[in-house]
Amino acid sequence: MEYNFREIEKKWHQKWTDEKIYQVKEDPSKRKYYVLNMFPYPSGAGLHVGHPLGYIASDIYARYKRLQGFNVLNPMGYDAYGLPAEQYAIQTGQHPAITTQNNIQRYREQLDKIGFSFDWSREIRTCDPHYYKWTQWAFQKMFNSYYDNALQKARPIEELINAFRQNGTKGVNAACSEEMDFTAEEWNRMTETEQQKALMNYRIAYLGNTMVNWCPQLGTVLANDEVVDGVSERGGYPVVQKMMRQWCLRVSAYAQRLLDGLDTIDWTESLKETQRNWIGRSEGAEMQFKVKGSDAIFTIFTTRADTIFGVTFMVLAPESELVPQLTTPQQKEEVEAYLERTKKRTERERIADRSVSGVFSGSYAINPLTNEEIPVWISDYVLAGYGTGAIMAVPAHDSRDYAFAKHFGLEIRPLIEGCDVSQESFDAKEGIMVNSPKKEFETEGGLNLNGLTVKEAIAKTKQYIQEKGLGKVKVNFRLRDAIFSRQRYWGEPFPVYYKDGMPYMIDEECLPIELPEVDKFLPTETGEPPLGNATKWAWDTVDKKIVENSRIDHQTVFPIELNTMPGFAGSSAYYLRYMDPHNDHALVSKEADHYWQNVDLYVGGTEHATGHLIYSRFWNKFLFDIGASVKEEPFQKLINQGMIQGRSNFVYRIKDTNTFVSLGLKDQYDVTPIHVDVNIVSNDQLDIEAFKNWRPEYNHAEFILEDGKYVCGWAVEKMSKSMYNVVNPDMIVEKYGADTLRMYEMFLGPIEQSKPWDTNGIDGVHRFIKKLWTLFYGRNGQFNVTDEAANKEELKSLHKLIKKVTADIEAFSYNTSVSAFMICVNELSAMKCHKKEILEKLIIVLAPFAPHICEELWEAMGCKGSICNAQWPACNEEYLKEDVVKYTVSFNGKARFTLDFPADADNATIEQTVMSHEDSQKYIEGRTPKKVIIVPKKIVNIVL
RNA sequence: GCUCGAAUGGUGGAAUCGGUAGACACGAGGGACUUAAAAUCCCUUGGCUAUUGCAGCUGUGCGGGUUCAAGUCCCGCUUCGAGUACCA
Repeated sequence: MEYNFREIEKKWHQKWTDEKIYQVKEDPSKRKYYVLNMFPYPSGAGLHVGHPLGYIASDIYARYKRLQGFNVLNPMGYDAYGLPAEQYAIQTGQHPAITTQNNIQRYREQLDKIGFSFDWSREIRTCDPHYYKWTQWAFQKMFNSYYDNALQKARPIEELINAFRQNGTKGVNAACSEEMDFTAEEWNRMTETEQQKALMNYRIAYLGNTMVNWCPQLGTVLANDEVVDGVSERGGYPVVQKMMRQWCLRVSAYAQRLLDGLDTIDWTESLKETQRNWIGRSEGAEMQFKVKGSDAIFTIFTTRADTIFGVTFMVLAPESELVPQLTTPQQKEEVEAYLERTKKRTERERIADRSVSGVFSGSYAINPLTNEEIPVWISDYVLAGYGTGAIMAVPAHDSRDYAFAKHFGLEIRPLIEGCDVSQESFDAKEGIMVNSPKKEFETEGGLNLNGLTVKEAIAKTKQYIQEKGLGKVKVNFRLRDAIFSRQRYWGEPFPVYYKDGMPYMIDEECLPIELPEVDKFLPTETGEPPLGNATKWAWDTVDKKIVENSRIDHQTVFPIELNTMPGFAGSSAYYLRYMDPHNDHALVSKEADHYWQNVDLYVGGTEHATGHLIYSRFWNKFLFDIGASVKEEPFQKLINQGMIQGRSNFVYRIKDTNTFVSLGLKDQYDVTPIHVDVNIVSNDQLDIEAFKNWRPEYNHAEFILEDGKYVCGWAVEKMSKSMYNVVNPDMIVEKYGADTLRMYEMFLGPIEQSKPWDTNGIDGVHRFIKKLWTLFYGRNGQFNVTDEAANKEELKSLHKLIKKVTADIEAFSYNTSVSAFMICVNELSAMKCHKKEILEKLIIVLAPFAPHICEELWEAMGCKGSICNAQWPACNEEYLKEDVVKYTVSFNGKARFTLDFPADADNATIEQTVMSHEDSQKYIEGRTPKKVIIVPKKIVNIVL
């Protein structure tokens, strides 16, 4: 029988489906293992050859774990809400649901060809109401919770209401947007709306006025991680800052736990570092400065409390609430002009133009330690969103303050012994303090830092200001709350209605609130989000449900929230849903959650480091707090697969002709490189006939060849249609089969590494597969597997393989295991080994990599059941033992010759034998060795 | 600017705790089989010198160091990649 991969793969896909081989159930008698891939957004372009890389890697691991007897959950689904489908809808009127459905079908067909062990009965789609019911549910839970800083966890908002009722804000330590202060009486006297407003300050999902990244072209706000270089990640449109009332998630409350949790999970150090930077914990001090002739208090945050004596000016962010208060009448005109100018600038312009700008407010702050009067400036180099939106400027020791001081001619006062600030500031946190304070400011019992190191000075200052009530030690985080509203159609609707301008949750029993139909997908004429087009929505769907629940006045019509949720909403807890995807009563049942716990192995790209991977950790921690998830961290181990880049090919056209010259000769002509479809190039050799047919204008092209071939040039670029370098997995499967594709993708290099797709070399892997087939069927196609007992050499070859592959899979070093298979098959071929005892185990360990051919051969050998249910063989070390061991003999570290010794030879014998060996005498030349080092089973080094 | 990572033949890449480089594969060259081609199989393949002889020298981005022994550890550079960027 010939190796016919098309038939074999088709046959097994059918069998696997018919026999539901990959469906899993909770089974307490077996240990669980949960493997997960980041689910794809089904784009219109379909899968390219880079997408399956991570899926193949995780599939190998899932199959391996299964062979080891684990109950493996390996699900797949679709992140189905997203911008491209909506943009497409706006352009063509095609409903995003239809586009998405079509794309999903295409993805599914492509995925099915590769032979994954996904349990498709657990498939989820984020746009499915049965799924997003639980996204809405989680949002409501967040709305009805606050974060208790003392307990370090989310608690029901009722507890906070009780506390307010009894004691007001006294004793409350909760994460909030701004500090509030009221008594129990004041609380109880508030109207409902006032109370709701106060609570909004504490809710984990809250409505807040925030500076948002507004993208006018897309008509929506964007999260920080959706803005790249000041333009939108999707589409590349300009982004401006705008104050808007938006739903937000109080992610910042979880900053410390998100940071601490990193130490408990098995992710790469670089990814953890990225998250640590994004969370941006910084310890410092918050200090209050009085303002001359005003009762305003100027609060700043600094990590350099030690430089308090070097403050020569203060700076406010232009958006700061203190700006109007501190602007004197004389400066008013100038300040307003400045504010107007900064407001107009887009994020991009701010990034591009780093020139110093600012304006004097006219006010003076008072240094609490020296009573010096310090001018207060306003400048956009201070950000409103970080710390207090105000800083004390120490130009001698901060480069940004330095640039500002130089530009406006402000004093620069060095505080560290021996530092030179004539050209640049001295930012390093090292050295001995001087001028702290200057002689004229020294007071009896006052703070004196002179002679201390920077570190000592920071500690001492913090202690001092705390004691004197001038400020407090504070930890700040860079991590901001997540903005959760999008002015879009194709997303989860909020289960929210409004009464007296305040939001209320639609009753949980009414969920899901389904996405209504609209006749157009653009914002309404009055500037409302696209859902504003769905007037029926408010009346029919939602209002009826509210009315039916009759908690509120039947006559009233309530406005409904018209925003939708952002992309990360649906992807933040999907791993929990896979555990129990059809449950209508809970996100996940207690039993399923308890059994599957969390994801043991998560595979996906690094591009989600500061988006999805932060949001879902936050989301899961919240669910953990409310008892909906048993594990605090969702993804125990994370592997980042590298990006597959495109490898473009070029042909070289001689200018103004229709003649193309081969790579090696192109320098003799004046040529234009032209991208050529990589699918008509093989090993950089152009298929000339295919090229002529590629496009009409090349029908009569002429070629200048070298050695009768046309050789193309190449370059590594992003894989994209416009560069004609997209390679589809279907094409590879069609030509070589899925098993070859799977193994070749793994053979390309380490899984974490980014690399260009290069089809050169796939023949080597295909040859291996055919060689394997030949072991079973011989050259003549006759099935030829015997029951003979294996000899020592054959067992050694097999067990070497088992050992290597087991270790490699555990270490995700798949490329080296592919090599190990090639070596083993070569060895067995050379030994003409056709013994069942050997081949049976060989295909079990190969099955995770090349499941189709292994199933086929398994069946051909008459083995029972699917190979997926076989047992992973153990390596028997006995077979690996060597009788003789080769030692390299070296002199002064230089290897000279090798000697064989029995495996159990002792060091004394070895030394003696080596020393008396005649070759050794040549190198020793009568000298007495100083030292002899024997490394077991490897080296004898003689130091002369 | 800051943080992290990387650098090994013509190419992709191996090399566990420091143990005496280049596994495996591609490509290239030579040979066998064949009327021929494809397919398959065998040999050579880091560089230099020698190949009538065993062999010798050199070699993991650059410069130092530690060690009996360094691709691997330490110090100082160079280049490339990724992330982040007025975060006080």
